[in-house]
Amino acid sequence: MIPRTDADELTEQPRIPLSRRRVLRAAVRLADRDGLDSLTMRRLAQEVGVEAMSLYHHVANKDAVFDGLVEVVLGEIMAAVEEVEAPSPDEDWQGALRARILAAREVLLRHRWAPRVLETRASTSPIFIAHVDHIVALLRAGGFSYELAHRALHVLGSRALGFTQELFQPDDAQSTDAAAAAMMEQMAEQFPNLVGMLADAVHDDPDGTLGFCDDQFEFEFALDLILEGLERRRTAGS
Amino acid sequence: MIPRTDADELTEQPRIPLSRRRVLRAAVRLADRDGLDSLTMRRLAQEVGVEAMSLYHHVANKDAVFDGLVEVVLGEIMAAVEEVEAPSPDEDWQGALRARILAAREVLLRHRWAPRVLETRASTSPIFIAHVDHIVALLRAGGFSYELAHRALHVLGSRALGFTQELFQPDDAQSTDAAAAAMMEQMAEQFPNLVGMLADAVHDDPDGTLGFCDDQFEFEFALDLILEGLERRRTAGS
DNA sequence: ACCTGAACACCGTTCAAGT
DNA sequence: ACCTGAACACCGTTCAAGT
Repeated sequence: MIPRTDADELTEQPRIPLSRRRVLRAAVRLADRDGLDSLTMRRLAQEVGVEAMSLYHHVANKDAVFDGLVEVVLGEIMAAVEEVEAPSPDEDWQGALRARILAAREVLLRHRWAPRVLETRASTSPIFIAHVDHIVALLRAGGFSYELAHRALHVLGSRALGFTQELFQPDDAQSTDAAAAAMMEQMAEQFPNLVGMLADAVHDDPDGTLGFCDDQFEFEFALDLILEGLERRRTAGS
Repeated sequence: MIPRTDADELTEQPRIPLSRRRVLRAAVRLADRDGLDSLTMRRLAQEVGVEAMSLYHHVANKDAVFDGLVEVVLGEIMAAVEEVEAPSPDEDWQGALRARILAAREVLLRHRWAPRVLETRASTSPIFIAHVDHIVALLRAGGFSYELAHRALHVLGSRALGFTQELFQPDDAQSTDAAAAAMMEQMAEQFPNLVGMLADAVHDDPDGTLGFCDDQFEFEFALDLILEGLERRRTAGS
């Protein structure tokens, strides 16, 4: 082993200390390069130049690594989406939404593993909820009722956001009216559009033991919209 | 241990021998009950009442189990789709396709793990290809050009079929014109509609080094169709 | 405080051995 | 021919020990 002098200690970058941030960036790099299945704790440790067990001082476990991955990707999506030049939604909601969606898609194309990870854990992320809140605001500015904005989210589904069909599956704890109301109040300030939309949906369906969304109804609404659009293309083409 | 008599041997069902079919049915049962992540070779063996290593006499490895799972689910989808009462596509292609898609959806709702498995391996399955071929036939009967039928498959994407956005990503071996032609000839008899559609797509894009489908183009086509449909709903509602 | 090695309970899979 | 136990190379994770 090469002996260290004091001089070394002063000049040499004294090996950046491990951190959650550094672990997550390495995880993204590894997933991008070798795929999600190659992302093991042992290989991740190797990637940051440390023993596997050291990771556990910065992330609780492997699940937390996936959560971090989601955080990173959603952050990139938000950055891309905010940078994009888009028309004002008051004048051209279609152009505004289109630009946002295409920008989000570009990020996902850079991280092919992302949809698989987002699908299972995006919907609880504040960043993701903020993104959806923003889309609802955009649709409202474009003249959508809350109800149609709600439908629109389902139709766009995984396509729009790159993932996750089931946005608001309330878990059991939140499916009681009281809990839902409490949650909504808490979120109202941060996500006014989303909360408005949910309040509207609850209002329309007061015996909402089914939860906010009737999946079958939403599926058929989206399907019919698509079939109708195709029929229009067909008659236009012939 | 209870001694066996010859009488036992005659009356007793002598423990059904293990078979690929029995292994796969157990795999479906296990995935339905405990989720896909609980499907391990060791637990699967336990489910059929055997040691883990015995499975390998009936399936090559775990990957082959997943392939079998896809086979089973696609079989159920085909059965459901064939049973469904639907209008004739010549008279009402929308109704015909709608009925098929909703029938397929019902199967997928019974197997919540299915989309995740289908996404990665459905597109190479003959059953799946036959399903797509049938949809193309239906669209053609409804008056679609091959080109629009092709677009329609992309728009419906995972929604229609319950999964898989990328239907025809040709691997490198098939991306040469010669190989593609050979494959198409081989498939022409079995899947005439699909092959007709692909031939048409190749014809339109003779310098097809990009492969059959331009993902970005298809994505934007679908997105615009959806945005337009939403705009129509919006103006209708106000 | 941060990092580590040994260890544990799990994987998928191979192989030689049993019937 | 079909089934099995021991073994191997991998996992995620715990824990006691190092600095």
